[in-house]
Amino acid sequence: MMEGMAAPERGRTGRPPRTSRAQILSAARELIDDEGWERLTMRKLAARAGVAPTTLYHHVRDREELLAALLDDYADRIPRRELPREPVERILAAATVMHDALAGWPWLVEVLTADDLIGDAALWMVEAIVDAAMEHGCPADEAVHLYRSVWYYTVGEILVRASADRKRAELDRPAYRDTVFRRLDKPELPRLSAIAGRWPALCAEDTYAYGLRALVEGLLTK
Amino acid sequence: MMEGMAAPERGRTGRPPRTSRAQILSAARELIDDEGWERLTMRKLAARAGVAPTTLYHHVRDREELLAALLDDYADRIPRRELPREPVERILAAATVMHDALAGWPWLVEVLTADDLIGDAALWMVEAIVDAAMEHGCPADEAVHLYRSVWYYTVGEILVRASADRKRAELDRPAYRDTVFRRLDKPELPRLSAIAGRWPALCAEDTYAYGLRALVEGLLTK
DNA sequence: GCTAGTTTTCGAACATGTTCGAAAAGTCGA
DNA sequence: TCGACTTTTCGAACATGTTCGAAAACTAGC
Repeated sequence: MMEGMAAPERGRTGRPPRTSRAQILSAARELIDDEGWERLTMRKLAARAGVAPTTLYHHVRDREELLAALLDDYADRIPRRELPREPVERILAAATVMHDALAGWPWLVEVLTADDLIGDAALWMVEAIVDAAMEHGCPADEAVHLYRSVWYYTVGEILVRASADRKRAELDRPAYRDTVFRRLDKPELPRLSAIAGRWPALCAEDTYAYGLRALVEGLLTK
Repeated sequence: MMEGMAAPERGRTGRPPRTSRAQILSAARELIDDEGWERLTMRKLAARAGVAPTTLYHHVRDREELLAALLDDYADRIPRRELPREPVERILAAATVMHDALAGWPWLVEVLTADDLIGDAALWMVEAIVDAAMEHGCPADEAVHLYRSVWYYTVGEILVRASADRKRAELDRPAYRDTVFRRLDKPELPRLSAIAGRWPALCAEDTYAYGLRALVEGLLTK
C-alpha cells in the first residue's frame, strides 16, 4: 500500500474512478451559482455529481477544504491589473485588488483560515507587495512584516464587515424569545451614551482605504 | 400572550423554570474549563445543567449566541489597567490590552462577529481609544475611523493566528489522502521560490505591535 | 374546585457533516 | 486463469445543532 502518494499515471491500478476532484469542484461551483454557498450541502453536492455523499470524502478532506479549494481557484482568476510604478501606490493598489476580490465572497468567514496567504494561487499579490516594499528600501524582514500587517488589516476588515452583514440579515429570524428581558439582567451598559454621540454614521466602506494608506505609510516612514 | 418580553417579577405565571440562563452560562463555563470549548456540545451542556437538550433553546438562541454571551462576560472581566497619559501610547496600550485579552480565546474564530465592537462589555476600551484620538486633535469622525482601523487590524491578526494554530494542530489528523497528489495537478506555483528566499522565519507575534504602532501613527499624522 | 391562559420543559424527528468497514472494479504477476 | 493488491465507491451509522408540537406545571379569575 503506497500510503498517501501515487504517481499520477504510473501504472494505475485499482477501481477506476467514476468521478474526479475537478468534477466535484465544478459541480460545487454550479451549485453555489444556483443556490448560494449557504445551501451547499455535501449531500446536494453528491447528488449533483451523481455520486454517494461519502464518496466526496475520498476526493476532498472535508467541507472546509472544499470551500478553500474553491476560493483558491477563484483567487487564481483575479485579473492581474496593471499596478502603478510608484512603490507606495503599488502596495495600496495590490492590497485593494486583494481586498475587493475577497470581499465578494461572503462565506469567507468560514474559509479564510490560511496564515499569511490566501492560497497558493494569489501569490502574485504577495510578491507585488513585498517587492514594492523592498524597492522602497525596506530590508526583507520588514517587508514581510509589512505584508503581514496589510494582510491582517484586510482580513479583519472583510470578516468584520461580512459578519455584520450576516447579522443584519438574521434579524428577521424566527423565535428569538425575550431578547429584551435578557438585556435587562446585565449591569448598566457603561458609558455607552458618552461614545454614542461621537459615533457618526460613517460608511464603514470608507474606513478600509483610509486605514490602509495610513498603515502602509506608517510602516514605510519608520 | 405577551410576545417576547415579560416584566421579570411582575405577577409571574406559567410553569416555574427549572433552570435559568445564568445557570446555563455557568454550566457552560465549567464545561469549557473541563474539556475545552471545542468539546462543548449542546447535549453535554444540557446534561450538565440537568435538563433536556431542547430546553437550552428556550434560554439561548443558538450555540453561537451562547458563545458570544460567554465572550461578552469574559470581556467584562478584563482588568482595567492604568493607561498611559500620552494619547498615542494610550491608544497602543488599550489596543494591546484588547488584543491580548481576546487572543487567549481560540474559539474566537466562531464568535468574533460583532461589527465595530467586541460586545457590550468592553466599551471602555473603545472609549479609551476614541477619547485619546480626539485628545490628540482628531475630529470625531476620524477618531471613529481610527478605532475601526485598529479593530480591523486586531481582529485580523487574532483570527489569522488562531486558524494558523488550528491548522497546525490538525496536521496529525487521520486519513487525509493523497495531499501530495493533489498538489501536483495544480499549475506550477507561480514564482513561489522568488518570494520564499525573502520570507525569513519571522515570529508572527512581533508583527502585531509593529504594525499597530505604524497604523496609529500613520493615522494621526494625516 | 374548575377552567383559561401562560410559561417552561421535553420527546421525536430532521438535516447535515462525517466515520467506518466492507463491497465493487479494476491491474498485475504467477 | 487465478489470486494478491490497490483504488474507488457506497450503505449504515453516529454526533451534533436545531425545529416542532405537545405535555407539564404553575397562576389567576370564576
